[in-house]
Amino acid sequence: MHEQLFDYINRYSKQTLSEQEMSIITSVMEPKRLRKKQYFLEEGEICANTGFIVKGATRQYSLDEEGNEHIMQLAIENWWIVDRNSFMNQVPSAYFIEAWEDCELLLLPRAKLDTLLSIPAINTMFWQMSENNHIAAQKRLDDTISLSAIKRYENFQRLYPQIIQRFPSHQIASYLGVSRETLSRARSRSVR
Amino acid sequence: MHEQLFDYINRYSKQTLSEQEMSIITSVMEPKRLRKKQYFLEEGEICANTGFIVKGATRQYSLDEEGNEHIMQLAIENWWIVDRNSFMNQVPSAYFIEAWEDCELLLLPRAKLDTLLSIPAINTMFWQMSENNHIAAQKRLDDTISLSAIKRYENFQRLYPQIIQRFPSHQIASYLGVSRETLSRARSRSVR
DNA sequence: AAAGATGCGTGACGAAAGTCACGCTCCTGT
DNA sequence: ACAGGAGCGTGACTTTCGTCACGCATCTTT
Repeated sequence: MHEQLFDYINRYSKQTLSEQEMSIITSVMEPKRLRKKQYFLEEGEICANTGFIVKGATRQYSLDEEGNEHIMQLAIENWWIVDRNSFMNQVPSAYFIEAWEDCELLLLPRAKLDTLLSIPAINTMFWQMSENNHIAAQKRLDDTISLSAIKRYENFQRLYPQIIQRFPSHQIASYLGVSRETLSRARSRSVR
Repeated sequence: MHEQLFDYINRYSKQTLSEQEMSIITSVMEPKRLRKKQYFLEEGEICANTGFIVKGATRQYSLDEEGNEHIMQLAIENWWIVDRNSFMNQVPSAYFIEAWEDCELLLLPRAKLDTLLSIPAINTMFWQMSENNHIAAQKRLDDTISLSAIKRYENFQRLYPQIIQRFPSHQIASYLGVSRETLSRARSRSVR
């Protein structure tokens, strides 16, 4: 079960983990199962863990005053799930993270973060991840400000074809910041 | 001139810089002046430096196919300016960064990054900065997806009152992702 | 097997925002 | 000092998108 994570780390950091490092990781990151619709994190809680998705799919969303969901992240295998703000700064989260399919996760508890970051490959990986997430968030923001609903959908389709297969289209619509009806019409007016 | 940066680092990292560390920083980060409308970075270039704004104001924007600007960042004193993607991964930038007022900057050249990151306080600061930027980008995205133009403006006003003073309102409009006319009307319909 | 929930398309309508056009004021550079 | 440009408000019109409503198919639960 941890092999998948080791592969991920090696790929990301371009370093190779020693036996000893692997055993530290194994001892620190505990497996956890979630059934569909169970919560990894709920609004108001402090995010105690960062999760690595070994299998399954999750969604992260906020809830506004009118009770509308706004999807921040749709995640599948080999993605990390966390509310960084809540996790790093130990403040209550504004987000829900919910299993959308049955999930197998590996949990990194906040208290063990420093232990893991002392491993160079992990340190590099975290740095890279943070960087990449930030860049992706910036790109998504740029798209959201600049492009029409249809263009945003086409971009999304190009970037994350696997995600489209696994989530219903009204979730994609929320991720893109449009109503499900608008997305539905955009898709039919588009080539398909 | 470098004192302002030292203060910033001490505040951010909650550590104190040694004399030796300060002299390293001074030797690595060269001052640079920009006149209003000069570019710190242009689309297509590889972003060679990260800049710390000692004095002045800058704006970062992308240009779409129709030639419309989309403002990604409005920055003033004690902010950092960089296209992270271009700087970290040494790829051509999609953004312009332009001085909006005459500026005094301190430049961190990409080649010196590792030198600086070996200083613990700087390392912590960079980590924190990246984290905070990411969190802010996520919040901005959430707002852009969730809120009406007026609400977004009110939020922005609450978060960055100094910025509103220093940039013309059509730049704010672009930052918020609305037309200047819509922002103008929103402001007059709002309490003031 | 039946009943409810969920997903998704589509029409009708209205609200929100973009676009185009005009005019006024205040800088700024020559 | 004067001309040109930038910033900003505002009206008229158009486009985009959200909302409400309905219908249908599939999935889930009992």
